[in-house]
Order: sequence, then structure tokens, then C-alpha cells
Amino acid sequence: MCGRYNIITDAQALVDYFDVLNEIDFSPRYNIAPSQDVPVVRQQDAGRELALLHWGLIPFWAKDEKLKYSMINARADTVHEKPAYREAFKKRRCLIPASGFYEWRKEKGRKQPYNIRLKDTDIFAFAGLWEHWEGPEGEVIDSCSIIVTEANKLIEPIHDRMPVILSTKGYDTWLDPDNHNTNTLRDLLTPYPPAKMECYPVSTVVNNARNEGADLIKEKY
DNA sequence: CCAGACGTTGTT
DNA sequence: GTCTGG
DNA sequence: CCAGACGTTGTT
DNA sequence: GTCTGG
Repeated sequence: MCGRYNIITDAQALVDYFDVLNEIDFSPRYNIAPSQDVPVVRQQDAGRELALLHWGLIPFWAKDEKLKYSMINARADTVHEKPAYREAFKKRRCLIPASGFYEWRKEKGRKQPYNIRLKDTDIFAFAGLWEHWEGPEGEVIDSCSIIVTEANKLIEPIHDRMPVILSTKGYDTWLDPDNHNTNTLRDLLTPYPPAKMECYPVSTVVNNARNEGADLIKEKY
């Protein structure tokens, strides 16, 4: 699955890479955790937009915010039919920028974190969904979830699930709110080619979501 | 009809 | 909002 | 995802 | 064990 990741570029790099129209207030992050506001690329009528959304999707019909603790990931194989996600899957797909993500491997009673990234780029995108929620007191929260699938050969030894990473070719298809071809969309939700990724152990300092900084992605020998 | 869930992963 | 279970 | 709280009263 | 916070 995907419960912690990093974005190690500045705001301008995100704007340039995703070709969005607006500016955004963002600094590099080494330890992004659920419940935080994360940069998300959405398709607007005029073009792409970067927005900061709460990580942990709150379905539009939710009576309170309680669900935001569990909806951080959506399974690729069922996302089109699950009550909490199917509306967002139809009309509110997004890209969730990242530079890498962390997975923990259970080894003899301990949990060893790994950083996983792409060999040839500092920026890529998870396949995501977003949702608009208005609470009974008039609160408004836009939130998002990262789609997950089975692990590829690189990740398998560490964890049996991994986030869906979209190829750049898939961005437009995924973002198009008028694309209602479920099969075409689901075809994008496959494990990324392991040959294009790399994976290495890091310090358990990343475990605590309060910790930040470049040390978090240093390889642990 | 109303009540309650609506999610994922991992562990026992 | 919509589906399932009772 | 992991870490940390999980309770009340009264005092500083 | 389960929930909340980061």
C-alpha cells in the first residue's frame, strides 16, 4: 500500500513538470503522512490545476469526518464499484505528485523502512481520486486517496502492495473528467515496470511523521 | 420498513 | 447517496 | 504508514 | 484493541 511518501522538488518544478496554470505554496517534503495536505493535479475547464488536498478521502455523503482516517488508499481492482470511491473514479480523478514512497518490511520482529523511487526522474505521479465534502456545520474539505495495486518484482520482497504510478503518457487520459470508459481507465492501474525503479533501506527516523529532512532518504548500510 | 456500513493491511 | 442485513 | 494515547481532578 | 494525530 502507500502510507508515507516524499516530494523532493520545489513548487516551480511541480508547476513545470505537470504543466499547470496556477502557482502553489510548497516546499520539498521528505515525510508526507496521511491527514496532511498534499499537492494534487486536477483537470479544470481551462487546464490543469495544482491544489493542496487533505490526504484521506472523505466521501461526499459522509455525515462526519471520521472516515478520513481510513480512506488513504483505494484498491485498483475494486475502485470503480466501491461506494466510497466509485463517484470519484467516474468524475474526479487526479495525479498525486511524488518523488518516492516508503514501504516497511517486517524482518524478525522489526520493521525496516525502504525508499522507493524511479531511476530516471525526480517527479512522477500516483493515480489518485479526489472528493469534495461539505459538513453539517458548513465545513468544506477537498480530500484525496492514492490508488494501490499488487507489488511488482522489485517491491514484492518488501511488501505485497504498492501505489499505482502512472506513465506520463497516461496523464491526460486519467485526468479527463469526461472519460467514462472504465476499461481504458482501469488499464492504467497496473504495477509500474520494476526495471525503471530502485529501492533501498533507510533509517527508522522516517517512522515518526514529525521528522523531516534529507537524512530520511539516505541509504542505510 | 429502519439501521448501519461505506476502507486497507496485517495479524491472530 | 446507496446498498446490505435484519 | 507509524507513534502515542487511552482518565480525572486539582494545582502550578 | 482501537482511535487520533502527524
